[in-house]
Amino acid sequence: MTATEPADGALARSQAARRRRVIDATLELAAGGGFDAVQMRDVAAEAGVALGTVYRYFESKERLLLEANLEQVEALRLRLSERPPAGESAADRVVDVLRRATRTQTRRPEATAAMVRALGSARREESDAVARVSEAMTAIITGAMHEGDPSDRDRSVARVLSQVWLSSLIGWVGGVDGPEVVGDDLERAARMLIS
Amino acid sequence: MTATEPADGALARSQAARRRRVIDATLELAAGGGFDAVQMRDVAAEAGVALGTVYRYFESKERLLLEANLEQVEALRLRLSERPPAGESAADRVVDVLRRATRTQTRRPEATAAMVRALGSARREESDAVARVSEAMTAIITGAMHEGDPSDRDRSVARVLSQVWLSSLIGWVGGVDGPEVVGDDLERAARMLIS
DNA sequence: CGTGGAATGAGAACGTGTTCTCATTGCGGA
DNA sequence: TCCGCAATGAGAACACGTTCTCATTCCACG
Repeated sequence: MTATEPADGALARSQAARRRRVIDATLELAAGGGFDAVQMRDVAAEAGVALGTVYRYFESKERLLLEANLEQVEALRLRLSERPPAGESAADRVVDVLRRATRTQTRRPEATAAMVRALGSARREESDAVARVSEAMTAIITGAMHEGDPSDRDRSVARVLSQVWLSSLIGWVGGVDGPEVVGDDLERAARMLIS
Repeated sequence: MTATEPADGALARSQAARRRRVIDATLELAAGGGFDAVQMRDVAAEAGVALGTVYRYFESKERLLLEANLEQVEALRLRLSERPPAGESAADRVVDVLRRATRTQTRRPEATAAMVRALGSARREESDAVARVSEAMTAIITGAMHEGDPSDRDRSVARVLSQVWLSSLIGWVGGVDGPEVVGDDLERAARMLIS
């Protein structure tokens, strides 16, 4: 009956490769000119794929950018877990992590702007992707506080900080604040919340 | 030479009326079906105005929604200043204000969703409008803390709370969290920050 | 009044996200 | 080897935000 079950073989491999090319094309276009430069026809062409195929892999432009963003955040989390944050107190470590993260993001302003805008304008269909991104950001913060499981209070603090993070990024990519404001906002908030 | 100087007369009056009709149409459509239901052609038709006219008054759909939102937030600020918040401590007053505000917003979910989405996806051209909205939100919070001028610390706390507010609203309209989470997030943050 | 220039109305036109159609390809099972 | 189905490619088609064009209306001023 069913003719082609993935079987985790060649097909699955070539599909993973396609998906990768699409995300890479997205990041490249985003790095060039932000959200508006990520045009679905261009993504498809750059990835060497048909437009319809992009839409079979990612149901919308927002989701495409959100999945790209999730990869970046996960990569950041990995890097941070390998090279643990510096600092004596929990507050110092959290500030260190958040500043490093912010620096990474402000280094590629256009790409970050594209992904943040996708976060800010997501519809309900993308709620799972948004949730994954924000959980990853929260996990980065709790991981910086101390080893072992975070307490409820830790989790609350981390959630607030990740919310400040998002709002601050939105303010930056929206041209309301300069890039340094993001790090400063986060540091002030962290020091007020962690003592 | 110049044939038509506004002269603050009839012309200015009819223009103000047009602007009002456009914003009212926007709010009505937004209340019906959120961001996607605010279609510029429909706004124009509902306001009894040509499409080009809408665009002479508001340079984009986002700005239109942002200006509508600004009105709402200013109205809220006015109401709050007339009926001051209840509570002994600053924290209680802030929580009271934020919960009242949240209740107002969650009562008209679609309209709020439309305006929040405009906030989250604003481009640089709309940065002034975004800034005005966020300043108004911050002012509402500092106003709830106590009478007189807020201290630097007050302002920092209020900024963080307004950022939590925005992120939380985004999470709600994006379907990540339920409406009650907004008020809870704000209360937890306020109690951690104000003691 | 009559006139000139700005504002408006009406609607076509364009760009880009999204959907749809249909032919082609690639792979597993008979 | 051949068949059938899912995936893909290619591109048309559609929806809506935005821009543009041109005729019409409205008002201050002569």
